[in-house]
Amino acid sequence: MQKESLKLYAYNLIKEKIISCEYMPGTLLSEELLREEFNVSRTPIRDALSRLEQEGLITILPKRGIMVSSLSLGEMNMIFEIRLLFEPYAVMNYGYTFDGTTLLDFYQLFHQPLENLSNQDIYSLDDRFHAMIMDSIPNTYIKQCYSLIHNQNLRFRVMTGNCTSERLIRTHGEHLDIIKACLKKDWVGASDAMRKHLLESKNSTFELLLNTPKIK
Amino acid sequence: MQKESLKLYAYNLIKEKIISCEYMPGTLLSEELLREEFNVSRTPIRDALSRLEQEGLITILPKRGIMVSSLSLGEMNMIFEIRLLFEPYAVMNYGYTFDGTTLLDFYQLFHQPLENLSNQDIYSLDDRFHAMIMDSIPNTYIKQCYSLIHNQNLRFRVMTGNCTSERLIRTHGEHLDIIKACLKKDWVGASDAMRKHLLESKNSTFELLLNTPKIK
DNA sequence: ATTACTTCTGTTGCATACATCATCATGTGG
DNA sequence: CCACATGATGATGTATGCAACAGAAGTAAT
Repeated sequence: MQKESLKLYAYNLIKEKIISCEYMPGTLLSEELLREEFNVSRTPIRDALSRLEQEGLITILPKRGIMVSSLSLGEMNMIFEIRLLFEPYAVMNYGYTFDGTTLLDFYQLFHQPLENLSNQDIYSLDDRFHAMIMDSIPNTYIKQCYSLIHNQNLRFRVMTGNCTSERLIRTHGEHLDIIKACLKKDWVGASDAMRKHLLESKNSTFELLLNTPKIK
Repeated sequence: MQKESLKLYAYNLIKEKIISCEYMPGTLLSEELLREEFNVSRTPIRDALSRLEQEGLITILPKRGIMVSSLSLGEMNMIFEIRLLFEPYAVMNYGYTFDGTTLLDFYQLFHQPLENLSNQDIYSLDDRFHAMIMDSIPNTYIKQCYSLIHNQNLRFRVMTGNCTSERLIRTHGEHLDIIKACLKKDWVGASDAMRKHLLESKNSTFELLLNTPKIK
């Protein structure tokens, strides 16, 4: 295996800690602090920070420090705007590339009773489903953009905690609607189902957010 | 005025030279070469390169050098896919925020006879028109993504040279169609006109590209 | 001629010292 | 008491030296 460069190592670790909210939104960091935490010099840290800044996960305040980007309702609005733009588009235009076996697998998985699944399982399943759909788009620029908002979405999820179980049940149902349309190769229907799913998801997410005092 | 940091200085200059194709697609650069050219140390250069790599304008080949990203037909396909996704969306959803005076100004400008304008003027006008439309989208992630493909588009334009004057005339006409629909606040019509314009533009661009041997 | 090995050169990766600047506490003169 | 200068502190910005590595070129044995 190729030895991983320190700058990549630092980049991945810092990113992970931001996404997992170990570094909470709004926290002030410093190169020195990170240097000690990872036992490397400032150089690879700086490299990592430069990239993270461009991804919007941090803001470098010249001569003052490094701020972990905060989360806001406006941010979440932008996330859903992009998901509503990209995901129905993916289903509509690249649905034909979905693998039939994979679709059937998902069909089974979303039929499992919720009690069999931990919250972690549910989110992981949800993620894999949406990832499969976005992976069908070959356009690397779209992928890159989606990856940015996906990171932010993960941070929101950590901050807001879990959905209600009613919402989880409905989510599975909406996913099944999308899959059923895909199996029938009804891409217009599948795309519409996706749009509906995202709108429902958006509503319930905002309900959750409005009860999360730290995010306004 | 705030003194510009060297890393920003280096970033802007290198970026400009890549976009203007002074550094041609596929060229191999090195930190040392750039260091000499700008009379700064490697540190700000490295910072700039790290950001440019993430923007996709260069690829850092570890221990070998820095390659200016090449251009390909696939790249151009991705550019138009995104423009076709974003620009009609902008007109449809944010057209209502367009400034009426600005629209009328554009209306006048696109009525000028072509002979009054240099190629530079024409491209600048075209750019400003599309920029106005994209600026109406408040979503910063969409803006960022669009900016990436816009940079690539500029590089293509430099490499392929100018359109035919028939195409330029038709371009102005298509722009006028969009503007007229906007003035009538017919956002569906304007969005359709935009889509048609981009498809026409795509066709003529690909004709041009197929006659540009360096890009395949 | 081919192969394997060695050496050499150019490149980035990394660590570190120093410069510069923003901020805040402190002290001083009015 | 306040306005303001001043210095301490801590942060990033920048320069630079050395290490590590990839690839090219040369060399010797087969």
